[in-house]
Amino acid sequence: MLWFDLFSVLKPIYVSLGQMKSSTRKQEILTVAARLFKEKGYKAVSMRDIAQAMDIKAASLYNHIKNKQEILATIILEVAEEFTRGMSAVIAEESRPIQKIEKIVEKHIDITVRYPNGLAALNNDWMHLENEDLSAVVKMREDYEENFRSIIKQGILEKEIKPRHPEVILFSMLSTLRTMYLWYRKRDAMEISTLKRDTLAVLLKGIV
Amino acid sequence: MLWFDLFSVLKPIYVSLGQMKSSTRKQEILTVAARLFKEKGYKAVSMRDIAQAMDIKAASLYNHIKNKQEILATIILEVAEEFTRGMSAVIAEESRPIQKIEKIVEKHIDITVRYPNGLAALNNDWMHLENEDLSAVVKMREDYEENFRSIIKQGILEKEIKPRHPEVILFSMLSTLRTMYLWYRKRDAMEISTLKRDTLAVLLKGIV
DNA sequence: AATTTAAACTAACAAACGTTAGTTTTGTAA
DNA sequence: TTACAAAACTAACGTTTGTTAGTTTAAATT
Repeated sequence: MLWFDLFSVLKPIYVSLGQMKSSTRKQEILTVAARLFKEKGYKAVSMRDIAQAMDIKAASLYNHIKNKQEILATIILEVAEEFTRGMSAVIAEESRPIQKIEKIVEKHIDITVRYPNGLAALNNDWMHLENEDLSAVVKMREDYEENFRSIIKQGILEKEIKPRHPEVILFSMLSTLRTMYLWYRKRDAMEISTLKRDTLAVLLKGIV
Repeated sequence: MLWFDLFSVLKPIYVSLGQMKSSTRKQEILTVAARLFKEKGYKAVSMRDIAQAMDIKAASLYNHIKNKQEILATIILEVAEEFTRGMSAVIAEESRPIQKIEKIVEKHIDITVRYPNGLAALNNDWMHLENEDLSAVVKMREDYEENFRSIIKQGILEKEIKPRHPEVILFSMLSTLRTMYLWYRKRDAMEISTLKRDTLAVLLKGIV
């Protein structure tokens, strides 16, 4: 072995230690699993189901992932952190409450379009996370809601928003946004711009 | 055996065939199961979990119910049929679209308060129903949405409702109503009358 | 007091589950 | 061509699952 072979020797070690390892195959597993989780829920999807959907055997999955729990945690944390980042950006900017709400709605719709299946897992299967992952996601959710709630209260205080019960406003908006992945492309597929415009109009200005 | 003993002979047979049998204990099982299903979902709740919550053994449950599937079907069908009846009443009455929508919202909130756990099962575990129960619930859901959609379209046609995409209106209202069981009694408990008034105001007239 | 019914129990089953160990195949680089 | 790593395989494991069979206890009716 000569000195200039050093890279050749170290590369496989580096690769096997880092995240580059089988990144494409692992991503495939996450994508397929997220789709199945959306249809039947985490507990109703077996490792054999995931494997069958990829035309391999269940044991082969373990060449790429640690266990089933890691699949769920990876899928959910990606989306949850995206929400947290989005809210941080909104909080940071200097603008009126209504404008902040508009930003939140748009960000929500962007995430819905990008990660519809991950969003389903976050909504429906977060309680099957374990330990730090569970507490982290619960905390992110609580913080997100608390930030949203504060913006609404501020809006009411500044008389930009009608004086309705803040919880009703908060969860009527959140419910609509959180479950949008279920219907936004059913029936006649909508333009994303139409979806954003009409959703904002309905949520802010009502329908009558 | 004398002729006037006929009732004494037939009663236990009648009772064992009919629904009267162990109706209180069975109802207990349904109530406990619905609560557990709401927390973790149907597939994550075992018969042993249900039994433990009632301080008995899993096998004892089968003195009262046929199998796990029957528990889910009973819980879900009760709520689904309540929705179907409610929608039939709304369709039947002669009133303006907006008034019909108000009736639907109020009926939804009534059901939320009466069956919060059954509503969770209908929302999240309907896909674990089997055969006729599955197809019946799916059909009831489709019919319900189609009726609601028609009312909205009629409202737009008669210029009582703003010309937004009907799917956005339909599902922003349905999402809010369907997931209300998750939050309506969190934090400061609200009066039902307040909940109805503010929800109607937010959904119909918006917040700005 | 005797009998019957309701509702619990113990014990066990077959099937499905997540996961591990060890082996073979496949593709790529030397 | 050889060498090696990636990624599949077979086989099996210990658990947990829903469910059944048969038995015992407690309460109500005769």
